[in-house]
Amino acid sequence: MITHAMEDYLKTVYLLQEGQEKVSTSAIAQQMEVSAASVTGMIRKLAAMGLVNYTSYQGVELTEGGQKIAQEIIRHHRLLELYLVEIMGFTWDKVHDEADKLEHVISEEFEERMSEALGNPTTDPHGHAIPAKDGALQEVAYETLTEVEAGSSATVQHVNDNDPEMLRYFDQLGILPGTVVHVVAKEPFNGPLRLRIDQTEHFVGLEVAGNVFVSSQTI
Amino acid sequence: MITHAMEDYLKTVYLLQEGQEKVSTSAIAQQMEVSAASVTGMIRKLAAMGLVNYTSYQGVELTEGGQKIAQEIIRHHRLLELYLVEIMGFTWDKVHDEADKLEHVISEEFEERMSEALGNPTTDPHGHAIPAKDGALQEVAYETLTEVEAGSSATVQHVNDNDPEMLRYFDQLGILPGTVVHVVAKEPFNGPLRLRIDQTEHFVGLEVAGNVFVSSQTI
DNA sequence: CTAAAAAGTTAGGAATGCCTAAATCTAATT
DNA sequence: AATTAGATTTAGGCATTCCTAACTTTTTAG
Repeated sequence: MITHAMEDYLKTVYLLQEGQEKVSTSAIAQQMEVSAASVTGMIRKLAAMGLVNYTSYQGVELTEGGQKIAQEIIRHHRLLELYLVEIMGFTWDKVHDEADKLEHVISEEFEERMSEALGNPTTDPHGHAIPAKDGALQEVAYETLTEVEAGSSATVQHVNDNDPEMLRYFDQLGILPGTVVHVVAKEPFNGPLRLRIDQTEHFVGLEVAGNVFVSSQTI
Repeated sequence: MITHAMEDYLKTVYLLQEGQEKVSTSAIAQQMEVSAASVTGMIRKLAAMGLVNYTSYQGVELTEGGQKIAQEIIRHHRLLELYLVEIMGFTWDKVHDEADKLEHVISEEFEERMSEALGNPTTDPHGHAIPAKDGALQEVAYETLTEVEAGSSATVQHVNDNDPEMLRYFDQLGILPGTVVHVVAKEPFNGPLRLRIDQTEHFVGLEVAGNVFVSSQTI
């Protein structure tokens, strides 16, 4: 039987796995805010169930079965976020926490009815791809705003969704998926970025800029 | 900290308390499909938290604090049922189980947005009253169809919502809140009731009839 | 008014999921 | 190759929520 905690671990491994093939115990522990010991214990259990491949000290990797469950949960999460914003009128800073709780609980029918009501969407309010039913999630590894060269522009593809306060700040700045941002300059010694968004200039710290994922080619 | 299990116990005690003042351990155990021993254990914990009054062997009763939590959960449940039917297009036989899972998880904001979307409704799809926010639930103790005398009519007020199959049967019969049912006759030896609903006659067993709550006066 | 039946409680145990502290392994540096 | 810092695992515990089995109290019936 798959518990909610197991689903959370699978989801986390899936999202951390983007790019790399193996995920470390401590990366999972940090992401989930639990102790490394707890991660080891749970990963062993998931390995016994055939949902992850795991060798002591060597990191974790989802099996096909584990991937399928992770995708399902991520689909739930992102559909919920969009539903909460588009249909129920939530602001985008509140939907992550609500979706984190609901994602483990809704039925397949609930998932389908949300998807229909939204016209079978493919991205959530923060710009993340919504995996198709039983379909793989292919999220491109975009660069962050900190990596864009001064003097060039970039289009926002997605933003990190787990800090409500930062999302409200993005709203103020006008940063949301699709926005074109021009990096005017980078202040020295890890100083702020000088950005032009919609004719207005803003000075934005690196922590914030690191949570904005962009494609350099202005599409 | 209030757990989901505690919320379930409080809800069950609240609903069983209708009419009587004290609720027995075994009534709770039967309703929740757990052992009587489990009920004793949990009730002692709830008593220690000041959510129920309890004396060994004498039954349980909610305190004001316990009532408040129970009402909140029941409000969640019934708003969810109505939302699932009216806004999401679920059939009424599926919504009880879905609401049972969601009721513990949704935020206050979710509750409010549902209520608004539904125009602050006062009854759920099965005819049960939706408690107002921080307001008491005053459910009248209606009689069941088995208690109606042969030859008289009654208006359906609410039906039991926890058996999906029975709900589909009610649908077939045309029994839903507001329906006027005429009891043509009662067959002897606990035999079926002969009902006329919308010009059609049906023979309905006592188990089903016992789950239909009616008011005799045709309102 | 006692004895049996029914209802309720206590005791002990299992599974889940988390923790801290101690032990062990890996990898980097000398 | 040995040391050491950091990462990881193991061991032992705690809280939650359920269970069965044994025991106690209340109710009912002769």
